[in-house]
Amino acid sequence: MPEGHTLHRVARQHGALLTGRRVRADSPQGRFAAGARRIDGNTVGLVEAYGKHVFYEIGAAATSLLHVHLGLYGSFRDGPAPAPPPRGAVRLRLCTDEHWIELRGATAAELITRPERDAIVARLGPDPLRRDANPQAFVTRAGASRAPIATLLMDQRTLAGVGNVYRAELLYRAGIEPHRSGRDVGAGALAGLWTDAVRLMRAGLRTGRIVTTDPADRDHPRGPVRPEDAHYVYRRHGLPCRRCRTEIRKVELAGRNLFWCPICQH
DNA sequence: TCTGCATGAAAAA
DNA sequence: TTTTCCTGCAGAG
Repeated sequence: MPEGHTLHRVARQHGALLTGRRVRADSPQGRFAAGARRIDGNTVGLVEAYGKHVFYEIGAAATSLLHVHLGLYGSFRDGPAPAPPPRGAVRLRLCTDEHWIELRGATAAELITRPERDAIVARLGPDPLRRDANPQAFVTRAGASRAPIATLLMDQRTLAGVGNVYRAELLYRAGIEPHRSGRDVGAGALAGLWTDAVRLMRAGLRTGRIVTTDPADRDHPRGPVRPEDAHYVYRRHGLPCRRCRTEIRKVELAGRNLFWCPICQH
């Protein structure tokens, strides 16, 4: 589930596997053949996530970078060497003596320059998972907008790394009606959304899954969190709200499904 | 085995 | 606003 926490986990793991090592690269599917040839035989430098983007420094001078964005379908797989024969549409395969990594279905897999990397980052809002994030940039931008807060939370120029699951859950936890404008929500509540995003996404980074419910609100408060207990509203339309038992609603907003409780959020 | 739906975002219209 | 990328999963049969 590629929201920001997934990509930060990828960056952390791939950094551990690749940084300082020479890699062999190929593109069994063929769509990234030229890029793979340029990576092949080079040393990988730092691996970094920003929002839903991952950047890999390539070569000793690190003047070019591999840029990956998984989009909706993209996924990574990895395992200990030797790499298995590629099956299906493997866009890019990176191998060290110890490990292999496969990339499939990504929206973006490209070699870029450092200025191009900086331009991508410059388009993004602050990322709650980065230490260098500036929360005020989010509060200022969202607080000046007439767009619905639900749209702003998914807008990567406003906030980087939040996707459809986190946005629905953040708004429920804050008790905010999703169609209210950013301007109407106001600076205080926006700052609260940021703080909660940091908390939830750090937990996601740690555990690899999105769990937003407090134990008291779960059907099974003890033991491991069951998948059906992990969320308040996301994909729970038609089910009763965990707190007020009102039916959770769903509406399509800007092409994406939005879920909320009409009573708990106002 | 088949069908529909899903975490995202850029390009096209 | 619609289409595209074309994977993985859940549920139906």
